[in-house]
Amino acid sequence: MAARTYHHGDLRAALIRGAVELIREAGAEGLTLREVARRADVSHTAPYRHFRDKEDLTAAIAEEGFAILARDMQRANGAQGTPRERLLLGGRAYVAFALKRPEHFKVMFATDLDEKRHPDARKAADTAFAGLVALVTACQEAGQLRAGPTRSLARIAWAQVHGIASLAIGRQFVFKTQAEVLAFTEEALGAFLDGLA
Amino acid sequence: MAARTYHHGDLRAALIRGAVELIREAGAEGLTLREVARRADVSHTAPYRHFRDKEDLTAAIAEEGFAILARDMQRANGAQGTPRERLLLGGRAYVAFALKRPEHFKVMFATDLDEKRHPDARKAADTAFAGLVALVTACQEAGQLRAGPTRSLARIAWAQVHGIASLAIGRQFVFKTQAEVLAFTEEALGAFLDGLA
DNA sequence: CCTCCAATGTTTACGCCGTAAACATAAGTC
DNA sequence: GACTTATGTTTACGGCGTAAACATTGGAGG
Repeated sequence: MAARTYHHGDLRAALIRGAVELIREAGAEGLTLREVARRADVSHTAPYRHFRDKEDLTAAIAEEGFAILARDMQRANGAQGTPRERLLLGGRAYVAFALKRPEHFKVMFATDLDEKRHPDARKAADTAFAGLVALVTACQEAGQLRAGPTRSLARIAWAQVHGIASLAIGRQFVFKTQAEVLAFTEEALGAFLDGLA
Repeated sequence: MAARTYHHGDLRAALIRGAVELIREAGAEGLTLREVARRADVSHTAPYRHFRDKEDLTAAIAEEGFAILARDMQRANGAQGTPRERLLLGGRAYVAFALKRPEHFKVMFATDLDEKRHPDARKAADTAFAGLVALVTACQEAGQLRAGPTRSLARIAWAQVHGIASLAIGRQFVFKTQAEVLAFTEEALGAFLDGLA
Protein backbone atom coordinates (compact mmCIF):
# COMPACT_ATOMS: atom_id res chain seq x y z
CA MET A 1 0.00 0.00 0.00
CA ALA A 2 2.64 2.48 1.08
CA ALA A 3 4.47 3.54 -2.06
CA ARG A 4 7.33 5.04 -0.07
CA THR A 5 9.41 2.01 0.67
CA TYR A 6 12.30 1.16 -1.59
CA HIS A 7 11.04 -2.36 -1.95
CA HIS A 8 7.60 -2.78 -3.34
CA GLY A 9 6.39 -5.87 -1.58
CA ASP A 10 4.73 -7.73 -4.40
CA LEU A 11 5.90 -6.07 -7.54
CA ARG A 12 5.57 -9.12 -9.75
CA ALA A 13 1.85 -9.45 -9.15
CA ALA A 14 1.37 -5.70 -9.43
CA LEU A 15 3.11 -5.69 -12.80
CA ILE A 16 0.92 -8.46 -14.15
CA ARG A 17 -2.18 -6.68 -12.92
CA GLY A 18 -1.05 -3.41 -14.43
CA ALA A 19 -0.19 -5.07 -17.71
CA VAL A 20 -3.65 -6.60 -17.99
CA GLU A 21 -5.22 -3.22 -17.30
CA LEU A 22 -3.02 -1.55 -19.86
CA ILE A 23 -3.94 -4.11 -22.51
CA ARG A 24 -7.58 -3.47 -21.72
CA GLU A 25 -7.11 0.24 -22.25
CA ALA A 26 -4.65 0.32 -25.10
CA GLY A 27 -4.78 -3.07 -26.77
CA ALA A 28 -2.12 -5.71 -26.88
CA GLU A 29 0.22 -3.65 -29.05
CA GLY A 30 -0.17 -0.77 -26.63
CA LEU A 31 1.40 -2.83 -23.87
CA THR A 32 4.65 -1.26 -22.77
CA LEU A 33 7.00 -2.33 -20.03
CA ARG A 34 7.78 1.28 -19.25
CA GLU A 35 4.13 2.22 -18.81
CA VAL A 36 3.54 -0.85 -16.67
CA ALA A 37 6.45 0.20 -14.50
CA ARG A 38 5.09 3.73 -14.29
CA ARG A 39 1.74 2.43 -13.09
CA ALA A 40 3.44 0.39 -10.40
CA ASP A 41 5.31 3.56 -9.43
CA VAL A 42 8.64 2.00 -10.02
CA SER A 43 11.63 2.69 -12.26
CA HIS A 44 11.37 1.59 -15.87
CA THR A 45 13.89 -1.21 -15.45
CA ALA A 46 12.48 -2.66 -12.27
CA PRO A 47 10.31 -5.15 -14.20
CA TYR A 48 13.49 -6.86 -15.38
CA ARG A 49 14.02 -8.18 -11.85
CA HIS A 50 10.87 -10.26 -12.33
CA PHE A 51 10.65 -10.91 -16.06
CA ARG A 52 13.45 -11.65 -18.49
CA ASP A 53 11.83 -9.50 -21.11
CA LYS A 54 8.49 -8.32 -22.39
CA GLU A 55 7.56 -11.70 -23.80
CA ASP A 56 8.16 -13.24 -20.40
CA LEU A 57 5.57 -10.89 -18.91
CA THR A 58 2.98 -11.78 -21.52
CA ALA A 59 3.73 -15.46 -20.95
CA ALA A 60 2.98 -14.92 -17.27
CA ILE A 61 -0.36 -13.37 -18.20
CA ALA A 62 -1.08 -16.32 -20.48
CA GLU A 63 -0.19 -18.76 -17.74
CA GLU A 64 -2.48 -17.00 -15.31
CA GLY A 65 -5.24 -17.11 -17.89
CA PHE A 66 -4.84 -20.80 -18.60
CA ALA A 67 -4.84 -21.56 -14.88
CA ILE A 68 -8.11 -19.69 -14.40
CA LEU A 69 -9.63 -21.32 -17.47
CA ALA A 70 -8.55 -24.76 -16.28
CA ARG A 71 -10.16 -24.11 -12.91
CA ASP A 72 -13.40 -23.02 -14.58
CA MET A 73 -13.42 -26.13 -16.74
CA GLN A 74 -12.78 -28.39 -13.77
CA ARG A 75 -15.62 -26.71 -11.97
CA ALA A 76 -17.98 -27.51 -14.84
CA ASN A 77 -16.67 -31.04 -14.77
CA GLY A 78 -17.45 -31.44 -11.10
CA ALA A 79 -20.89 -29.86 -11.28
CA GLN A 80 -24.03 -31.90 -10.88
CA GLY A 81 -26.13 -32.84 -13.88
CA THR A 82 -25.90 -35.17 -16.83
CA PRO A 83 -22.71 -35.35 -18.87
CA ARG A 84 -24.48 -33.44 -21.60
CA GLU A 85 -25.43 -30.66 -19.20
CA ARG A 86 -21.90 -30.52 -17.87
CA LEU A 87 -20.42 -30.28 -21.35
CA LEU A 88 -22.73 -27.39 -22.14
CA LEU A 89 -21.68 -25.83 -18.85
CA GLY A 90 -18.05 -26.24 -19.80
CA GLY A 91 -18.62 -24.58 -23.16
CA ARG A 92 -20.38 -21.69 -21.50
CA ALA A 93 -17.51 -21.40 -19.04
CA TYR A 94 -15.01 -21.20 -21.90
CA VAL A 95 -16.87 -18.43 -23.66
CA ALA A 96 -17.70 -16.64 -20.42
CA PHE A 97 -14.02 -16.64 -19.53
CA ALA A 98 -13.13 -15.06 -22.85
CA LEU A 99 -15.79 -12.38 -22.46
CA LYS A 100 -14.82 -11.62 -18.90
CA ARG A 101 -11.07 -11.54 -19.52
CA PRO A 102 -10.54 -10.70 -23.17
CA GLU A 103 -7.05 -9.40 -22.44
CA HIS A 104 -5.98 -12.73 -21.02
CA PHE A 105 -7.70 -14.61 -23.80
CA LYS A 106 -6.01 -12.65 -26.57
CA VAL A 107 -2.58 -12.96 -25.02
CA MET A 108 -3.08 -16.67 -24.38
CA PHE A 109 -3.68 -17.43 -28.03
CA ALA A 110 -1.47 -14.78 -29.59
CA THR A 111 1.67 -15.84 -27.77
CA ASP A 112 3.64 -18.83 -28.93
CA LEU A 113 4.21 -20.63 -25.65
CA ASP A 114 7.58 -22.18 -26.24
CA GLU A 115 7.91 -25.38 -24.22
CA LYS A 116 11.51 -24.55 -23.37
CA ARG A 117 10.96 -21.01 -22.22
CA HIS A 118 7.58 -21.28 -20.57
CA PRO A 119 6.95 -24.87 -19.47
CA ASP A 120 4.53 -23.85 -16.72
CA ALA A 121 2.35 -21.91 -19.10
CA ARG A 122 2.24 -24.86 -21.43
CA LYS A 123 1.31 -27.18 -18.61
CA ALA A 124 -1.56 -24.92 -17.59
CA ALA A 125 -2.81 -24.88 -21.18
CA ASP A 126 -2.69 -28.66 -21.35
CA THR A 127 -4.61 -28.92 -18.10
CA ALA A 128 -7.36 -26.68 -19.46
CA PHE A 129 -7.71 -28.83 -22.55
CA ALA A 130 -7.68 -31.97 -20.41
CA GLY A 131 -10.76 -30.64 -18.62
CA LEU A 132 -12.57 -30.49 -21.93
CA VAL A 133 -11.47 -33.97 -22.88
CA ALA A 134 -12.85 -35.26 -19.59
CA LEU A 135 -16.23 -33.71 -20.34
CA VAL A 136 -16.32 -35.29 -23.77
CA THR A 137 -15.29 -38.64 -22.36
CA ALA A 138 -18.14 -38.50 -19.87
CA CYS A 139 -20.58 -37.85 -22.69
CA GLN A 140 -19.23 -40.79 -24.60
CA GLU A 141 -19.50 -43.09 -21.60
CA ALA A 142 -23.07 -41.99 -21.04
CA GLY A 143 -23.87 -42.73 -24.67
CA GLN A 144 -24.63 -39.08 -25.40
CA LEU A 145 -21.78 -38.91 -27.86
CA ARG A 146 -20.66 -41.61 -30.25
CA ALA A 147 -17.66 -43.74 -29.45
CA GLY A 148 -14.43 -43.19 -31.32
CA PRO A 149 -11.42 -40.94 -31.00
CA THR A 150 -12.15 -38.76 -28.00
CA ARG A 151 -9.40 -36.32 -28.83
CA SER A 152 -10.93 -35.59 -32.20
CA LEU A 153 -14.38 -35.00 -30.77
CA ALA A 154 -12.94 -32.77 -28.09
CA ARG A 155 -11.18 -30.75 -30.76
CA ILE A 156 -14.42 -30.17 -32.61
CA ALA A 157 -16.05 -28.90 -29.45
CA TRP A 158 -13.02 -26.83 -28.59
CA ALA A 159 -12.91 -25.24 -32.02
CA GLN A 160 -16.62 -24.46 -31.77
CA VAL A 161 -16.41 -22.58 -28.49
CA HIS A 162 -13.06 -21.06 -29.35
CA GLY A 163 -14.47 -19.69 -32.58
CA ILE A 164 -17.46 -18.22 -30.80
CA ALA A 165 -15.25 -16.66 -28.15
CA SER A 166 -12.84 -15.19 -30.70
CA LEU A 167 -15.47 -13.76 -33.00
CA ALA A 168 -17.49 -12.37 -30.10
CA ILE A 169 -14.45 -10.66 -28.61
CA GLY A 170 -13.36 -9.34 -31.99
CA ARG A 171 -16.83 -7.95 -32.53
CA GLN A 172 -17.33 -9.93 -35.69
CA PHE A 173 -20.33 -11.28 -33.80
CA VAL A 174 -22.51 -8.51 -32.48
CA PHE A 175 -24.57 -9.49 -29.47
CA LYS A 176 -26.46 -7.21 -27.18
CA THR A 177 -25.78 -9.05 -23.94
CA GLN A 178 -23.37 -11.61 -22.63
CA ALA A 179 -26.32 -13.89 -21.84
CA GLU A 180 -27.16 -13.89 -25.52
CA VAL A 181 -23.67 -15.09 -26.40
CA LEU A 182 -23.89 -17.86 -23.85
CA ALA A 183 -27.28 -19.00 -25.10
CA PHE A 184 -25.86 -19.06 -28.60
CA THR A 185 -22.93 -21.12 -27.35
CA GLU A 186 -25.31 -23.64 -25.86
CA GLU A 187 -27.25 -23.84 -29.11
CA ALA A 188 -24.07 -24.51 -31.06
CA LEU A 189 -22.81 -27.14 -28.65
CA GLY A 190 -26.24 -28.75 -28.62
CA ALA A 191 -26.01 -29.14 -32.38
CA PHE A 192 -22.55 -30.62 -31.97
CA LEU A 193 -23.91 -33.23 -29.55
CA ASP A 194 -26.91 -34.01 -31.71
CA GLY A 195 -24.78 -34.33 -34.82
CA LEU A 196 -22.36 -36.71 -33.18
CA ALA A 197 -24.71 -38.74 -31.01
CA MET B 1 12.39 -3.66 -61.65
CA ALA B 2 15.10 -1.03 -61.82
CA ALA B 3 15.64 0.19 -58.30
CA ARG B 4 17.54 3.22 -59.48
CA THR B 5 14.73 5.59 -60.30
CA TYR B 6 13.65 8.15 -57.77
CA HIS B 7 10.09 7.02 -58.11
CA HIS B 8 9.44 3.43 -57.35
CA GLY B 9 6.62 2.62 -59.68
CA ASP B 10 4.36 0.62 -57.44
CA LEU B 11 5.56 1.24 -53.96
CA ARG B 12 2.20 0.72 -52.29
CA ALA B 13 1.91 -2.87 -53.49
CA ALA B 14 5.56 -3.55 -52.74
CA LEU B 15 5.09 -2.31 -49.19
CA ILE B 16 2.12 -4.57 -48.60
CA ARG B 17 3.99 -7.52 -50.02
CA GLY B 18 7.04 -6.77 -47.89
CA ALA B 19 4.91 -6.32 -44.79
CA VAL B 20 3.30 -9.72 -45.25
CA GLU B 21 6.70 -11.32 -45.69
CA LEU B 22 8.03 -9.59 -42.62
CA ILE B 23 5.10 -10.78 -40.54
CA ARG B 24 5.74 -14.29 -41.77
CA GLU B 25 9.35 -14.08 -40.63
CA ALA B 26 9.07 -12.05 -37.46
CA GLY B 27 5.48 -12.27 -36.33
CA ALA B 28 2.89 -9.53 -36.20
CA GLU B 29 4.66 -7.63 -33.44
CA GLY B 30 7.87 -7.79 -35.45
CA LEU B 31 6.26 -5.75 -38.19
CA THR B 32 8.05 -2.47 -38.56
CA LEU B 33 7.44 0.32 -41.03
CA ARG B 34 11.15 1.05 -41.18
CA GLU B 35 12.06 -2.52 -42.03
CA VAL B 36 9.34 -2.68 -44.64
CA ALA B 37 10.74 0.49 -46.17
CA ARG B 38 14.24 -0.97 -46.08
CA ARG B 39 13.07 -4.05 -47.95
CA ALA B 40 11.47 -1.89 -50.60
CA ASP B 41 14.79 -0.01 -50.83
CA VAL B 42 13.22 3.26 -49.96
CA SER B 43 13.64 5.84 -47.21
CA HIS B 44 12.00 5.08 -43.88
CA THR B 45 9.35 7.76 -44.31
CA ALA B 46 8.34 6.89 -47.85
CA PRO B 47 5.55 4.57 -46.64
CA TYR B 48 3.75 7.62 -45.27
CA ARG B 49 2.98 8.70 -48.83
CA HIS B 50 0.79 5.61 -49.14
CA PHE B 51 -0.39 4.87 -45.62
CA ARG B 52 -1.42 7.32 -42.92
CA ASP B 53 0.28 5.23 -40.29
CA LYS B 54 1.20 1.70 -39.38
CA GLU B 55 -2.37 0.72 -38.62
CA ASP B 56 -3.37 1.87 -42.07
CA LEU B 57 -0.90 -0.56 -43.59
CA THR B 58 -2.20 -3.47 -41.55
CA ALA B 59 -5.74 -2.49 -42.52
CA ALA B 60 -4.68 -2.72 -46.15
CA ILE B 61 -3.36 -6.22 -45.51
CA ALA B 62 -6.63 -7.13 -43.82
CA GLU B 63 -8.61 -5.75 -46.72
CA GLU B 64 -6.57 -7.73 -49.20
CA GLY B 65 -7.09 -10.84 -47.09
CA PHE B 66 -10.85 -10.40 -46.85
CA ALA B 67 -11.05 -9.82 -50.59
CA ILE B 68 -9.20 -13.07 -51.28
CA LEU B 69 -11.30 -14.94 -48.74
CA ALA B 70 -14.51 -13.56 -50.23
CA ARG B 71 -13.40 -14.70 -53.67
CA ASP B 72 -12.63 -18.19 -52.36
CA MET B 73 -16.03 -18.41 -50.70
CA GLN B 74 -17.82 -17.25 -53.83
CA ARG B 75 -15.93 -19.85 -55.76
CA ALA B 76 -17.20 -22.59 -53.42
CA ASN B 77 -20.66 -21.14 -53.80
CA GLY B 78 -20.51 -21.37 -57.55
CA ALA B 79 -19.06 -24.85 -57.66
CA GLN B 80 -21.07 -27.81 -58.79
CA GLY B 81 -22.48 -30.27 -56.29
CA THR B 82 -25.21 -30.37 -53.69
CA PRO B 83 -25.63 -27.50 -51.26
CA ARG B 84 -24.19 -29.73 -48.58
CA GLU B 85 -21.11 -30.43 -50.67
CA ARG B 86 -20.69 -26.77 -51.44
CA LEU B 87 -20.94 -25.81 -47.78
CA LEU B 88 -18.24 -28.33 -46.94
CA LEU B 89 -16.19 -26.88 -49.78
CA GLY B 90 -16.67 -23.39 -48.38
CA GLY B 91 -15.54 -24.51 -44.94
CA ARG B 92 -12.48 -26.13 -46.41
CA ALA B 93 -11.77 -22.96 -48.35
CA TYR B 94 -11.93 -20.90 -45.16
CA VAL B 95 -9.50 -23.11 -43.31
CA ALA B 96 -7.26 -23.54 -46.36
CA PHE B 97 -7.07 -19.78 -46.70
CA ALA B 98 -5.97 -19.44 -43.08
CA LEU B 99 -3.32 -22.12 -43.49
CA LYS B 100 -2.01 -20.68 -46.71
CA ARG B 101 -1.96 -17.07 -45.55
CA PRO B 102 -1.65 -17.10 -41.78
CA GLU B 103 -0.18 -13.60 -41.82
CA HIS B 104 -3.26 -12.20 -43.50
CA PHE B 105 -5.55 -14.23 -41.30
CA LYS B 106 -3.99 -13.04 -38.06
CA VAL B 107 -4.00 -9.42 -39.12
CA MET B 108 -7.58 -9.66 -40.35
CA PHE B 109 -8.87 -10.73 -36.97
CA ALA B 110 -6.45 -8.90 -34.73
CA THR B 111 -7.15 -5.47 -36.20
CA ASP B 112 -10.24 -3.58 -35.22
CA LEU B 113 -11.53 -2.49 -38.59
CA ASP B 114 -13.09 0.81 -37.73
CA GLU B 115 -15.96 1.57 -40.11
CA LYS B 116 -14.93 5.22 -40.28
CA ARG B 117 -11.27 4.71 -40.99
CA HIS B 118 -11.36 1.59 -43.14
CA PRO B 119 -14.76 1.29 -44.80
CA ASP B 120 -13.39 -0.73 -47.74
CA ALA B 121 -11.87 -3.32 -45.46
CA ARG B 122 -15.14 -3.64 -43.60
CA LYS B 123 -17.02 -4.05 -46.83
CA ALA B 124 -14.70 -6.84 -47.94
CA ALA B 125 -15.22 -8.60 -44.61
CA ASP B 126 -18.98 -8.35 -44.96
CA THR B 127 -18.79 -9.77 -48.47
CA ALA B 128 -16.85 -12.76 -47.20
CA PHE B 129 -19.44 -13.47 -44.54
CA ALA B 130 -22.22 -13.00 -47.09
CA GLY B 131 -20.70 -15.85 -49.09
CA LEU B 132 -21.07 -18.12 -46.10
CA VAL B 133 -24.64 -17.02 -45.50
CA ALA B 134 -25.45 -17.86 -49.12
CA LEU B 135 -24.09 -21.37 -48.65
CA VAL B 136 -26.17 -21.89 -45.51
CA THR B 137 -29.25 -20.54 -47.22
CA ALA B 138 -28.79 -23.00 -50.06
CA CYS B 139 -28.61 -25.85 -47.56
CA GLN B 140 -31.79 -24.66 -45.92
CA GLU B 141 -33.63 -24.41 -49.21
CA ALA B 142 -32.51 -27.91 -50.13
CA GLY B 143 -33.80 -29.18 -46.80
CA GLN B 144 -30.32 -30.19 -45.68
CA LEU B 145 -30.45 -27.73 -42.84
CA ARG B 146 -33.45 -26.85 -40.70
CA ALA B 147 -35.38 -23.66 -41.35
CA GLY B 148 -35.05 -20.78 -38.97
CA PRO B 149 -32.72 -17.83 -38.53
CA THR B 150 -30.14 -18.22 -41.26
CA ARG B 151 -27.78 -15.72 -39.70
CA SER B 152 -27.61 -17.74 -36.52
CA LEU B 153 -26.87 -20.98 -38.34
CA ALA B 154 -24.23 -19.27 -40.43
CA ARG B 155 -22.61 -17.99 -37.29
CA ILE B 156 -22.37 -21.49 -35.86
CA ALA B 157 -20.68 -22.71 -39.01
CA TRP B 158 -18.44 -19.66 -39.14
CA ALA B 159 -17.38 -20.11 -35.53
CA GLN B 160 -16.64 -23.77 -36.20
CA VAL B 161 -14.30 -23.18 -39.13
CA HIS B 162 -12.86 -20.05 -37.56
CA GLY B 163 -11.99 -21.96 -34.43
CA ILE B 164 -10.35 -24.72 -36.40
CA ALA B 165 -8.37 -22.22 -38.44
CA SER B 166 -7.24 -20.26 -35.39
CA LEU B 167 -6.22 -23.25 -33.33
CA ALA B 168 -4.46 -24.91 -36.25
CA ILE B 169 -2.49 -21.75 -37.03
CA GLY B 170 -1.66 -21.21 -33.38
CA ARG B 171 -0.44 -24.80 -33.15
CA GLN B 172 -2.87 -25.65 -30.41
CA PHE B 173 -3.99 -28.27 -32.88
CA VAL B 174 -1.11 -30.36 -34.12
CA PHE B 175 -1.68 -31.93 -37.50
CA LYS B 176 0.88 -33.57 -39.71
CA THR B 177 -0.46 -32.35 -43.01
CA GLN B 178 -2.74 -29.69 -44.33
CA ALA B 179 -4.93 -32.39 -45.85
CA GLU B 180 -5.50 -33.75 -42.37
CA VAL B 181 -6.73 -30.37 -41.16
CA LEU B 182 -9.11 -30.11 -44.10
CA ALA B 183 -10.47 -33.61 -43.53
CA PHE B 184 -11.02 -32.69 -39.90
CA THR B 185 -12.82 -29.53 -40.97
CA GLU B 186 -15.14 -31.56 -43.13
CA GLU B 187 -15.85 -33.92 -40.27
CA ALA B 188 -16.74 -31.03 -37.99
CA LEU B 189 -18.96 -29.34 -40.55
CA GLY B 190 -20.62 -32.67 -41.30
CA ALA B 191 -21.54 -32.96 -37.64
CA PHE B 192 -22.87 -29.42 -37.74
CA LEU B 193 -25.12 -30.31 -40.68
CA ASP B 194 -26.27 -33.55 -39.12
CA GLY B 195 -27.00 -31.88 -35.82
CA LEU B 196 -29.09 -29.16 -37.40
CA ALA B 197 -30.82 -31.11 -40.16
C1' DC C 1 8.95 21.74 -76.48
C1' DC C 2 8.68 24.13 -72.31
C1' DT C 3 6.72 25.32 -67.79
C1' DC C 4 4.87 24.40 -63.76
C1' DC C 5 2.40 21.65 -60.39
C1' DA C 6 1.03 17.68 -57.91
C1' DA C 7 2.64 13.30 -56.57
C1' DT C 8 6.21 10.82 -54.72
C1' DG C 9 10.43 10.26 -52.17
C1' DT C 10 14.32 12.07 -48.75
C1' DT C 11 16.45 14.34 -44.72
C1' DT C 12 16.29 15.69 -40.32
C1' DA C 13 14.46 15.71 -35.78
C1' DC C 14 11.85 14.27 -31.54
C1' DG C 15 10.16 11.47 -28.02
C1' DC C 16 9.11 6.77 -26.63
C1' DC C 17 10.44 1.99 -26.31
C1' DG C 18 13.22 -2.44 -24.99
C1' DT C 19 17.11 -3.68 -22.80
C1' DA C 20 22.04 -3.95 -20.97
C1' DA C 21 25.43 -2.40 -17.32
C1' DA C 22 26.80 -0.35 -13.28
C1' DC C 23 25.27 1.20 -8.99
C1' DA C 24 22.21 1.61 -4.51
C1' DT C 25 19.38 -0.04 -0.85
C1' DA C 26 16.95 -3.03 2.09
C1' DA C 27 15.85 -7.56 4.38
C1' DG C 28 17.04 -11.44 6.38
C1' DT C 29 20.95 -14.86 7.79
C1' DC C 30 25.19 -16.16 10.56
C1' DG D 1 25.84 -6.40 14.03
C1' DA D 2 28.28 -7.59 9.46
C1' DC D 3 27.37 -9.72 5.07
C1' DT D 4 24.86 -11.52 1.21
C1' DT D 5 21.49 -11.51 -1.83
C1' DA D 6 17.25 -9.90 -3.69
C1' DT D 7 15.26 -5.97 -5.32
C1' DG D 8 15.18 -1.39 -7.26
C1' DT D 9 17.59 2.87 -9.68
C1' DT D 10 20.46 5.48 -12.97
C1' DT D 11 22.48 5.92 -17.12
C1' DA D 12 23.12 4.76 -21.84
C1' DC D 13 22.27 2.96 -26.61
C1' DG D 14 20.05 1.85 -30.76
C1' DG D 15 15.51 1.14 -33.01
C1' DC D 16 10.84 2.68 -33.86
C1' DG D 17 6.67 5.75 -35.26
C1' DT D 18 5.85 9.94 -37.03
C1' DA D 19 5.94 15.10 -38.07
C1' DA D 20 8.08 18.92 -40.88
C1' DA D 21 10.74 20.78 -44.33
C1' DC D 22 12.95 19.86 -48.53
C1' DA D 23 13.97 17.46 -53.28
C1' DT D 24 12.88 15.20 -57.53
C1' DT D 25 10.06 13.70 -61.02
C1' DG D 26 6.42 12.83 -64.44
C1' DG D 27 2.81 14.56 -66.80
C1' DA D 28 -0.84 18.40 -68.09
C1' DG D 29 -1.60 22.68 -70.46
C1' DG D 30 0.32 26.27 -73.10
